[in-house]
Amino acid sequence: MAASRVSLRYLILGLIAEDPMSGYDIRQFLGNLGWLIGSPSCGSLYPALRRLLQDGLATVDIDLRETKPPKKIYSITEAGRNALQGWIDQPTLPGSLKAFTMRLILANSLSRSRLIAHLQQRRSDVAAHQARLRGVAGALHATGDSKQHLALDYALAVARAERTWLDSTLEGLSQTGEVAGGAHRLRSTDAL
Amino acid sequence: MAASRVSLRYLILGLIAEDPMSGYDIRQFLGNLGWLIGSPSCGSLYPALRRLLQDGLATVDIDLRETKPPKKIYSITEAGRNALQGWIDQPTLPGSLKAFTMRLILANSLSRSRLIAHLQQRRSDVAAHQARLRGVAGALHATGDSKQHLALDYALAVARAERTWLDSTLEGLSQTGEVAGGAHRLRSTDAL
DNA sequence: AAGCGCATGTAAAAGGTTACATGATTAC
DNA sequence: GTAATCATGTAACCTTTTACATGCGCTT
Repeated sequence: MAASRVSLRYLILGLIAEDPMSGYDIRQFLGNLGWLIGSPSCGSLYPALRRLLQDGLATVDIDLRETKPPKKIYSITEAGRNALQGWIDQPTLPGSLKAFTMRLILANSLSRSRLIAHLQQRRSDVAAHQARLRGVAGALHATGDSKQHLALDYALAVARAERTWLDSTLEGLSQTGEVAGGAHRLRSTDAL
Repeated sequence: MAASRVSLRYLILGLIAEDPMSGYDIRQFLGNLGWLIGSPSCGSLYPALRRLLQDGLATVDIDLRETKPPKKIYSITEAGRNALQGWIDQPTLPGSLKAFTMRLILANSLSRSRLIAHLQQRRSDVAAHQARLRGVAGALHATGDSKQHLALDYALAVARAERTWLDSTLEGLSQTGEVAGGAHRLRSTDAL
């Protein structure tokens, strides 16, 4: 079960599968979006890239731009695509925010049905988590224990938001029956 | 800056500061609430406890219960409280969900004003993050690039929920001027 | 000329996860 | 009696972080 251990490896693989990128590009990208999963530092990123090369899952093209420092553009190989698919296909262990968000970032590599299955799995996980949190909250309330009230309240708020998002996203996915891109008409809840 | 490195150490310290607990208790507790921060495994928990003992930040009392296996109840020492306070006082680096959630769990060890400052800091971080995400979303939209639409949408939904929660919690805190416990009259947004 | 953004990397150290290991009690 | 829960721990392995290191080009 090296599912979560080797996460960065497959996250990178998924990113270069969608668009060939350099290590620097990957850092930029994850720096913007990596709030939930934490963006990797050089010390983990570059070794990971080299391992992908060694394992034949990726190739490099060096882009020598006259004036600027050269870039190493990494692309995925056929073997890489297979490995990536294999990783994506294995079901996510419940409860890991990180694992879920990663699959979401790699949503383009998922088939429509797998994406839906993944979201449904998450919805059920979140529901279970909500139930557990409410149980804990009830127990604490019963003993008059107000410790961790804030943390519980916060966790519940996040869980509720996630569930709302999952519901509306799944609804959107089931409506857009045939749309090619898959994620076109999703209602982007964009208040504020 | 060993702020995030030694996180588990201080999380444990904060938990036993509020209530003396055994290693097993800590795992139970974090298993319920640890969705956002990930609950530690035995392999990290017990060594961490021993290090706390070695460093004089905690003490043990062995609870020999006739019929059940003995429990080692850990309590915080004076030195431990100082160390914990020192850790809590140092400002959180922006953008780390984990760091924030931990402080939230340890909210009882924070003074009221520090708690408020911490929440305000987080609110500003979240706002900055929202702005960045919208920037990325706009850029992708401009290039007709629908990749990562889902991930962005999800991240925005979570950020929005967090901000709403922060706003209402801060409002609650500013209203309950003198309440001793600090977290009594907080409106627990408990729909669904 | 100094500093920042680009772009890549390395080495040491710390930390965590996995898996193994133990042993008693309670419930089926 | 056999499984599950309670309760603690160890050791190998792997990742990741931190910090250091380099070098070019552009801007002030």
